Amino acid sequence: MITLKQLAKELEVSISTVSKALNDSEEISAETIKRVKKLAEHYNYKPNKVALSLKNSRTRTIGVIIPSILNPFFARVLYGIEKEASEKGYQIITCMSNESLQKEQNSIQLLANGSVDGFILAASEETQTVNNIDHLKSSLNQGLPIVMFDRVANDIQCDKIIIDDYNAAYNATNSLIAKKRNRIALFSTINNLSVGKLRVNGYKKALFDANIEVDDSLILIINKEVEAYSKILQFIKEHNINGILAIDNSSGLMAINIATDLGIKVPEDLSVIGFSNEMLSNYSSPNLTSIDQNSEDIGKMTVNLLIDRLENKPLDSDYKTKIIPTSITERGSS
Amino acid sequence: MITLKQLAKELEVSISTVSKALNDSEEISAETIKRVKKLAEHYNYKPNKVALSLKNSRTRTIGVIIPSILNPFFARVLYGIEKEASEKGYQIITCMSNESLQKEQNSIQLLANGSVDGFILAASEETQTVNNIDHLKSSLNQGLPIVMFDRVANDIQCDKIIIDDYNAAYNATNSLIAKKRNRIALFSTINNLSVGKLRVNGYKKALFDANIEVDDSLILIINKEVEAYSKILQFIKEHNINGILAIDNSSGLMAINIATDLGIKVPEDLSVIGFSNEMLSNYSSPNLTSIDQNSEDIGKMTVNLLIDRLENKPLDSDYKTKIIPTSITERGSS
DNA sequence: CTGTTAGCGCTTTCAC
DNA sequence: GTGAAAGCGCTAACAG
Repeated sequence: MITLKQLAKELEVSISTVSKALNDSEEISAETIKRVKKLAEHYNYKPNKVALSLKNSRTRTIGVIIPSILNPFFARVLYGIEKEASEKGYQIITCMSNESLQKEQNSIQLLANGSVDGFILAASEETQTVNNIDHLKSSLNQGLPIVMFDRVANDIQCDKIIIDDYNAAYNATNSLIAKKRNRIALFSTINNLSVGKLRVNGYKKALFDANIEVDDSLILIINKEVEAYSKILQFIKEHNINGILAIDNSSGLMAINIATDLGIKVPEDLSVIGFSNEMLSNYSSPNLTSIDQNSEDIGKMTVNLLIDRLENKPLDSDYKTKIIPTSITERGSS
Repeated sequence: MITLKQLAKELEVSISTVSKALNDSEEISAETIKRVKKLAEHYNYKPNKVALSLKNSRTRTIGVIIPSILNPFFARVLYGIEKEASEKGYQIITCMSNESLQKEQNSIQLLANGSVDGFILAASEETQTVNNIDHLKSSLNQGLPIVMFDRVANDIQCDKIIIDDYNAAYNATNSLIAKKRNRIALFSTINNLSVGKLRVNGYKKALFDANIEVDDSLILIINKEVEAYSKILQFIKEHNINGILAIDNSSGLMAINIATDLGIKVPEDLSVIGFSNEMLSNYSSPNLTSIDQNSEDIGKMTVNLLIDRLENKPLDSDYKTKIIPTSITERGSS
């Protein structure tokens, strides 16, 4: 990499003159500016980012910590994050916690040494179950702001973005009820997560409001994703249901396939609604009616919230929790 | 962030003493080392990464540039990259080209200013169609090594990792032929890509070797992904086929759903094989038989190749192109 | 055993 | 209009 020093030497001027010239300083003559810029162009000079970061104590880099990139929801959020960050002149360093608290702590530790200006984070499953957020607090104490999304922690003061999980499930359940479904099962692979619990509550409330008894035997909690297929198969065989609300990203799709295989007509005999994104929803037949989580927008918003905090607002003023409304996209399975 | 300077001041010793003590230098007395470490611990001191990077002219950061994170293949490769990099003490900065040459060039430019030590890259579609790789060459000239994967360029000297696309398609076609399929269609949404072309050639060769006439009307090229569904539907309606080789990540799944909807029995009347990964392959009924691209391993290998280049090998010695063999995982659709 | 100094690449204040 | 010098945080060669 070419440096100011080298340019200065070749031009036989001082380093500071070169620096000023490249920054169009008033102090430098038009003539010199021209000479300097010409040579800089010739060598394709770019200011060293690391030196700038050191000088300015800011990296224009955001640390993004997500549980897994294999989850399509997080993939799409990351897509939005990268897009928006890139447009705003920020880079992202991505870490995956793989649902491990330890890895999440490590990542924060590792990046909180000047590598990044702040974090965007969705908590790992373990973080939520053991409810340990000391590492997040410590980051905030060091002056590194955090924006949490989706899997947020309650007892921490920072900006947050979540979808309206409770009402999303409430409305979805209602839409099943409106279609004369009265034996509505709930499938979940995410019962450990904050969002999972909210969605279950929304489901129960909708049933309650419609005077349908909440039958706990219709709630299928799947702890290991590998067991999902067989558990769903067994459940559908054994229970007389006419509606399913699948509150995670994948069990709805499985349910459609399994039901179809069993000769159950979807949506005639069984309506299915899932939480998912367009991409996956179209990979079933019929396509999965689903609750749109606005993943890409969430990503963009986290970036803007963080940049706003970094560039304008002090670290202790008016933290916001933004709740994104959701909508149901009918696609044939309900 | 606490600095050496602050520690030194509080301990009333010099900065270099603190630095040496923390690095367990022989020069420093055990007593002092203890004092220093204790205070460092107390303040949770971490050496400033940016300062270290500047000092050492290396960032331990890898720039990863992929076409899109929404493509499950790239998502999984990225997963492997992050895992391996993190284990080896490297961070990754992720950029998405979104299939645009311009964005790819920008990303390289932007990171080739000291932000990263090298690149892992899969070329954008546009990069491959217009075959413009000046930006890659320029990166190499600046001393920044590149490891390319999947979508590689021929006319560039760097390490590369690809799967054996030609033989993968050849073998898959053969496996269809072995199942008495003689009217085998090929579906592709990736005809502009190097890998797409190789796969088509493998398919044709297998037919040729089996004395089956290559019928170009059985090759369905889909240019816009949004049209995939309707084009596949129309194609299956209009053509009398008993086998499908889908050479991209999604059309195989669509084909299964569409065929099933049309009352065609899979795999009895129609065998389908796709290129895909486990995750998506299980979202259809029957599950999609597919060619495993070893995505996660590819990611890990790119990292190791790059680190090897960064830490051991000079930039001009023996570039390798590693070809990963593939295997077919039978899942019911063939 | 501890401290001073220089330098990584850059910006910026202050002299000239 | 140009240059010298300081400083961001760190390490390491060299002095003492």
